[in-house]
Amino acid sequence: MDSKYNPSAVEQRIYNTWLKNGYFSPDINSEKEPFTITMPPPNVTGELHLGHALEKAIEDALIRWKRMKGFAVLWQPGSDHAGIATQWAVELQLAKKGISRHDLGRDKFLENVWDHVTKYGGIIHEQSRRLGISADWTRHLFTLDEGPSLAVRTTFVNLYKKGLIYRNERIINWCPRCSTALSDLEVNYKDVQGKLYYVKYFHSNSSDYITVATTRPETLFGDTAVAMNPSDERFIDGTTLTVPLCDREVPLIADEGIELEFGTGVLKVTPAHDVLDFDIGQRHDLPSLCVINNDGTLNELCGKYDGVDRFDARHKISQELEDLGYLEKVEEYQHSVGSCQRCDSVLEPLPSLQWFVNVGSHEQENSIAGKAYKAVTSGDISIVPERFTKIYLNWISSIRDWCISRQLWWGHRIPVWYCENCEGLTVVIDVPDKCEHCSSPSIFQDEDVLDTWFSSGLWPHSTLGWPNETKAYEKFYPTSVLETGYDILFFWVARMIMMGIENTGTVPFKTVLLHGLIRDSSGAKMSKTRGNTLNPLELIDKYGTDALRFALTTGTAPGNDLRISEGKLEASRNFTTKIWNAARYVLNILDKNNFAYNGELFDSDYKINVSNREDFWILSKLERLIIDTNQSLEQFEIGEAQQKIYEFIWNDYCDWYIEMSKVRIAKGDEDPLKCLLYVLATSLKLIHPFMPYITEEIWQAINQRSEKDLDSIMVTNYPESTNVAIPDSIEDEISTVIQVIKSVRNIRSEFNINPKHKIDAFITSNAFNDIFNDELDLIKSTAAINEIYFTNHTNNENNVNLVINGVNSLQGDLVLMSLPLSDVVDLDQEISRLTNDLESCINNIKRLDALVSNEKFREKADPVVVNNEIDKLKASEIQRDRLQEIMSHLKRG
RNA sequence: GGGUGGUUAGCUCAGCUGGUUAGAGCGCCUGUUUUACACACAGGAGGCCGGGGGUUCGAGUCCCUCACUACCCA
Repeated sequence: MDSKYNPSAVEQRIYNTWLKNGYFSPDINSEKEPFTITMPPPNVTGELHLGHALEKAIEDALIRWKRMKGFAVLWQPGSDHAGIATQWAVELQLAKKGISRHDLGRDKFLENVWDHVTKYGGIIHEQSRRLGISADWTRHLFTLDEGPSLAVRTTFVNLYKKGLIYRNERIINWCPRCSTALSDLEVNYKDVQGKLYYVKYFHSNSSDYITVATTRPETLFGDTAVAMNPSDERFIDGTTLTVPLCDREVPLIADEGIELEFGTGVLKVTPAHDVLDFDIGQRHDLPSLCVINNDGTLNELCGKYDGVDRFDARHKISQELEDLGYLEKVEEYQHSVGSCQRCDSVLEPLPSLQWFVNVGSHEQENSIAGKAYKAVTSGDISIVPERFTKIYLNWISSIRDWCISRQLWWGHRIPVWYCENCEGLTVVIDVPDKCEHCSSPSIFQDEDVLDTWFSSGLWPHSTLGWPNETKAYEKFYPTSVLETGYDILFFWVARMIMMGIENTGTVPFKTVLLHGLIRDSSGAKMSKTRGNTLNPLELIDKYGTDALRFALTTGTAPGNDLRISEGKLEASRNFTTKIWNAARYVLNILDKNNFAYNGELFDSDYKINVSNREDFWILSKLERLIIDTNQSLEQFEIGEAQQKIYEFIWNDYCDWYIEMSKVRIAKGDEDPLKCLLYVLATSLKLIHPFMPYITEEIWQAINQRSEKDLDSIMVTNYPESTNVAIPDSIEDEISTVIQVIKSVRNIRSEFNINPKHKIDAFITSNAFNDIFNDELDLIKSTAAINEIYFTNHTNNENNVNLVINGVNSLQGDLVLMSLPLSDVVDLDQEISRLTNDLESCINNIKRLDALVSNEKFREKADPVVVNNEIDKLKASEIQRDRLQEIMSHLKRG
C-alpha cells in the first residue's frame, strides 16, 4: 500500500470498475425484497452544488447499506426539464443577440432549447459520479422522454375525464417579466416599504365624501364598488360614489370581509386586480374591469395613462389626485408584496383563463387533498423528522386548486385541442386529427404547457413505466424512501403524494426523509449572489470524495440545517488518513509474519475464535458497534451511525487495540494478527456506505493477499451481530487496566517525567491482581514502567500514591498504586495532592449518600439504577477510607 | 398575524423513550519526531445546557412562560 492515500488517483478507477461490473443495477427477477429510492431529478442544465452532494451522500449511504443487507436495491436517477428556469436561460442568451422567442417562433425556439439541453444537459449527473454514488444509470430518464411524457398526458386526460381538471377564469399570479401564470408556491412574499394613499370618493349627489385607503391608486380605473363592513355606522345602503379621475359611479356596498380597523375602514373594490376584491366582486355580482396589460402597463380604460407602466402610473396618478384635491394624505406603510421566485419581478394579480386541478378539501375523503392528507395521518407515509408531519398537514388543509398551465413553450404541452367549428374540446393522449365532437379537421392545440411539478409529481411511478404494466413497476413500486430537502416538501413531495395516490391507488413511498439546508461557516445561506458557495468538485479535489461525504453527513440530525467549514472537511480528511494508516500498518505487520489470508475470515457467518482478554475486548466493542450502527440506520440516524464508527475506529481500535497487539506481537504471539484483520475488515464494511472509495481501495489490498477472490466490498454482507461468546466481565477488566495506565501517564505528565525515563510501580488489588499479571507487559510498555511489584507501598513517603476507583468495583476492591518518585515529589506536596483527591471523593459520597438515603428514590427508581448508585457509594466510601489510611501513614511517618 | 426550529465548552454541533460527575470535532495550553499515522501520539484547561416558573425521588431531556434568532405560511 502507498504510504499516503491519494483519493484522486484511485476514485475514478474504482468507480469505473463498479460501473463495468454492473453493481448499481438490481436484478429485477430476484426474490430479494425490494428497496427503492427515486432520486430527486435535478434541473437538466444545472450544476452540482453542495445541496446535491448532501442529498446524494445520504441516499447513497442508505442505498449501499440496504444493498449490502441483501435487498434488491434500485436507485432511480433522472433529470427534470425545469420549465421556467431552462426557458429563461435560453431567452437570456437570445436576448444578448437582441432576439426574443417570439421573433423565432415556437418551433425554432424549442430547437434552440434542445440544443442548449444537449450541450449543457446532464452535467450534474456527470459530476455526481465523482461522488461515488451507486445509482442505476442504465435506467436514467428525462421528464421529456417518451415514457414520462406519456404518463403526463395520460394523467391529464384521466383527471380531465374524472372532472378533476378544469379551465376557468381566476385571479392568478402573473409575472409580467416571464409572461406567465405562476402557482401560489412560486410566489415569494417580501415586506416592502410602500405608501398608503388616502383618496376621497365623493357622493354622486352631494359634496360629502368617503375616504378610501389604498396602496395601489393606479388601479382605481378598475374600481366597481366601494365597500364597508356592515357594522360600520357610516354605511348607508343605496349610496353611490364617484371614482375620481374617471367619473364612474359605483355603489357603496357592505361586506363582512372588510376590516374596520384597517386604514379608514373603507375599501375600494377592484375585482380584476386583487384576489380579495375578486371574491367580494363574486359575492356582490360586481363587474370586473381589467385595466392592466400582461406586460404591466395600464390599458385603454385608463385614459391618458394608457400604455404607462404600473409604477410610473402610480406616481403620476397620485400627483394628479393631489392636484385635483382628491388626495387627503399619504402615509408610509409596510406591507407584503408578492414577487416572482424566478426573476423577482413584482407580480400582478390578473384575471386569466387557466387550467386547474381540483384538489378538493382535506376533509373530503375522496378528493385528491383528502387522500393525500389521510395517507400521512393513517401512517401509510411517515415523515422523518416527525415535526414536518404537522407542517405538511397544515399545508394540505389550506390548499387551493392548483393552477397547472404555464404560458411557456418549454415543457409538456397541454393535450387539449380546440375546434374552429364547434365549442367542443378534444382531450386525448395521442395527437388527434379531428374534433371528437363534430369531426372537423380544423382543430388547434392549447398553446400552454404544464407546470413542471405536474410531471415531477408523477416521477416515482412514471420512471418505473406507468401507465404501462412493467416488471420494474411491479417490483419496485411503491418506493421505499423519498429523500430530499425540506424546502421542497410542498412543491414536490406533496404533489407526488397527491398524484401518486390518484394514479396508482397506492402511496408513492413509505417514508419521507428530509435533510436541511447547507449554510456557510457563518450561518448564511449559500448563494451565487452572495459569493459564499463552495464547489463540491473543488472540495473533492482538495480533500477527497469520502472526506466530503463524511463531513456533510456526520454529527448532524435529520432535517437540521448544517454549516460546512474547511475545519470540518479537514477533520474528515484526517479520519480517512487515519483509516489508511491503520490499514497500512495492519497489512504490513501481517505480511511480515507471513499471515495466511484465509478466505472464510471474510464470510458473513464466520465465527472468529479467540482466547485472549484483549481480543475479546475489541470484539465485544465491535459487536456493540454493529448493533448500534444498524439500529441507527434503521431510524435514518446516519450522522449518529457514522459518529459511532468514527469513535470505534479511532479510539478503540487505533488508540488501544492496535497498541495492545503490538506488545503481544513483539513477544512472538501471532494470535492478534487474525483479530486485527478481522476487526479491520468488519470496520471497513461498516463504514463503506459512507466512505465508499477508501474502503474499496483497502479491501482490494486485502483481496490481493487473499487466497479466495473477495470481489468488491460493496457486494459483501453488511455486518450483523455474530453471537461470538464473550465473557461479560471483559469490558470492565480492560477498562480498569486502561484506567491504571491513564493514571500513571497522568502522574508522569503532572510531574514532568521524561517520556524516556522508566519508573517502577507498586500495584495491589485482590480482585484484579491476576488480570494485572496477565496485562503486565501492556501496562509496562504503554505507561513506560520499568518493573511492577505486587506489594502495597502506599505508606512510603517518597512515593506518589493513587487509589483508583475502577469501573467495576463490585468486589469493593480498589486499585492501590504507588509510584516511587523521590526526585520530584516531597511529602507536603503529596499530602496536599491526596487531600484534593480526598475532598472530591467526599463530595461525591455526599451526593450519592443523599440520593441513596432518599426513601422515595429507593421506592420509585428502577432497581437497577438504585443498586448501581449503592455500589458506587460503597466504592467511594472504600476509596475514602484508603485515602485516609494512606494519609495517616504518611503523616505519622 | 399563524406555525416550526434553534439557543449546550472560545467556534461548529451531537445528546434517541427523563437515571453515572453533560460529549465530539476544531481551537487553546503542556510534552513527544515512540519504526501505521505530526492530517499524529500522550496529558490538560474550559459548561449555573438562553432567563423564570412548574411536574418528578431525579430535568439539558417533559409542561408553562418570557427573551433573542432563523425559517415556513398568510
